[in-house]
Amino acid sequence: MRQVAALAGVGLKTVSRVINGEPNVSESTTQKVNEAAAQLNYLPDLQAGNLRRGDRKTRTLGLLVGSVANPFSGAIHRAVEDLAAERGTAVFASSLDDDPSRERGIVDTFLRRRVDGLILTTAARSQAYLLPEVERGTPVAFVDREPTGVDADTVVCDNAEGASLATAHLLAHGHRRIAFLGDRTEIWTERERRRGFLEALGAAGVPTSSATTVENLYDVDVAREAVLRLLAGENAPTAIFSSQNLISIGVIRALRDLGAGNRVAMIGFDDFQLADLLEPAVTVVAQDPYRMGTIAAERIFARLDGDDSPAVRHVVRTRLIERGSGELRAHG
Amino acid sequence: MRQVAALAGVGLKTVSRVINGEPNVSESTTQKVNEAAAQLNYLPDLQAGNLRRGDRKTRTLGLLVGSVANPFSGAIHRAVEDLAAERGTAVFASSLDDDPSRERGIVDTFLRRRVDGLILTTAARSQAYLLPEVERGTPVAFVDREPTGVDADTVVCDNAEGASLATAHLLAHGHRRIAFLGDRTEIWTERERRRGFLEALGAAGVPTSSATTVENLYDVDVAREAVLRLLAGENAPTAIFSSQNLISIGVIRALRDLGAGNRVAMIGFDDFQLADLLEPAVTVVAQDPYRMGTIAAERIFARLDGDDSPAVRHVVRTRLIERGSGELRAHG
DNA sequence: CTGAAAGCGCTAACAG
DNA sequence: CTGTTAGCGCTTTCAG
Repeated sequence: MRQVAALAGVGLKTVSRVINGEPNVSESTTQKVNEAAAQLNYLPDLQAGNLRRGDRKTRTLGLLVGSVANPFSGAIHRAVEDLAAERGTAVFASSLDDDPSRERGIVDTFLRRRVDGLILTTAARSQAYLLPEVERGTPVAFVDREPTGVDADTVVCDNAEGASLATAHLLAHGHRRIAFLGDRTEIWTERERRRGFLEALGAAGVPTSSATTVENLYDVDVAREAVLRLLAGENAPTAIFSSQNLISIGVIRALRDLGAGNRVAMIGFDDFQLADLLEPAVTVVAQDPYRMGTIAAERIFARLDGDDSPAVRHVVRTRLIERGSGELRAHG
Repeated sequence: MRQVAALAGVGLKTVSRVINGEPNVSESTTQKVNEAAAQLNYLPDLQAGNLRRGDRKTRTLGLLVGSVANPFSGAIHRAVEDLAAERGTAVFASSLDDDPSRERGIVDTFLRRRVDGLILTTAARSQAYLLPEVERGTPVAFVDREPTGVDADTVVCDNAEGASLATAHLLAHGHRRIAFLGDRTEIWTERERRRGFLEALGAAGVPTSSATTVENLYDVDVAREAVLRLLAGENAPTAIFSSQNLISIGVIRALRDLGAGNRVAMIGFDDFQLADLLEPAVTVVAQDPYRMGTIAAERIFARLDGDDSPAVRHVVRTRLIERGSGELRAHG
């Protein structure tokens, strides 16, 4: 900046004014400064400026998702980025990997860089560690999972309702022995979906004893093996409800291995690419992660713009997409 | 920081020393400072520190990928993040959307925040705008696509070779009328893959006139319609080579629409989830995006650690995965 | 082992 | 319309 000022033959502050588009600079001076800046390839140091600037905004957001390699997270990320880009805000993105012990460290990484806001998918038992930061006025929005120990804007889908609906759908097709295949039990969405599953059974008067729930299926292979075991046992289920994407794929692989795809019904929570082209096509409870990301980002920017109304809990509705696998009737 | 110093009853510099783990601080003082910091929930401002620090490192990287919503990009991102996390480095991630006009602006967004390094997938005709920054010593690595107008570390896959191999594979199964379905022609990988396709035909002595190339298929639907048109025409191809993921899916949908999946052979560039469970299973030229991201990040960190050897061009080999769709023999 | 003074690149407040 | 001075939160340098 000093070099620019020297080259243009003006004072430091004048350069600052031109760069920030402040008024009260003559046309010719502006010209000179811009030329000098271009010649020196000058790019202002945003952080240094924000050190002294009144609003103290870094125009930076911290985003924590399940894994940036996962399409569900990718859609959330993309939504946040799209809104952020409009406001000249850059996004730090990190992966949680459902590891509670990583959460705090990643958030600190963001905070040390003085992000303007935080959009978080969490796994730790409590998010109370955020209280001081929230107190300080940093907006925080939780996405996909509800927080514990801190009150802030939250965007989730109707996990229990979606799971109930799917379960009721299977019941309506004559199934009574239905298996629930769940993710790690520490994950809030898993517990919600399991709750919805059990509630639907209860509402239909189906004894819980006829339902099998297998949990902590943390990847495709573990899920696949669980299904193989389940279907080889006594009283094998005639339908499967899978609580998540990767588990659904494990289920599909297992059914394919057994040639049971057209005999055992299945519905998966979360839509995925090509689900409609499989044989049978896969019935799913579809979420809308892009929308969830959009709402979360909107909340953050609204807070940054001064909205100080009480924390909002936003529920995005899921949608049952019937494609075939969930409409197979119970047999035997 | 001042508050911490006051609360602990020590000088500013002592706090600084404790926080940075510098030597020459007594045990008891360290204790006091840490307590005060914890009590005040103090987190040092990384950017402010880096303003004066000798190495001037922000421990921040800028990553530009095709789209953070795309699994290919997600894998690159994840690889970069994994390496960056080990070094306490945060990653800004942005989506290019193959829009040359966005490229420069996003890079400036990164540069204004003084990132330590840049990992870029580019679309603009030239990356010469980066020369001053490279001159200044900021390490830049290009991933997936080669740059123009600037010399820097580059990680690409063997696009032409992979495409040649796939084409030769189709030729070996008796196909002569093969269609190439390509992405936007501004994209370097598209041109390379097309080149590989044509070279394989040439090497086999197949007249180029018997090959159809359709380009600028920028999404699933456009690709699907192109295939429908192609197969309805005279001299319809008996095999299809698709240059990219989304196009492959468009092809599959079109073949499904026509019930031609087991008659028209196809190979796609890029592997994708569930390709092996479709009917027929899809033969692909698989890339390894996670590995590409890893290598790019390694280059950046090596440069940051002082490696000033000439720019390296790293080629990651692709792999033909035979699953069925590419092994259908030519008919009629 | 500890602290005071100077300065990183920039902007706020005020003076010309 | 323009320049000067102070100071953001921190680290460096150098003197206790």
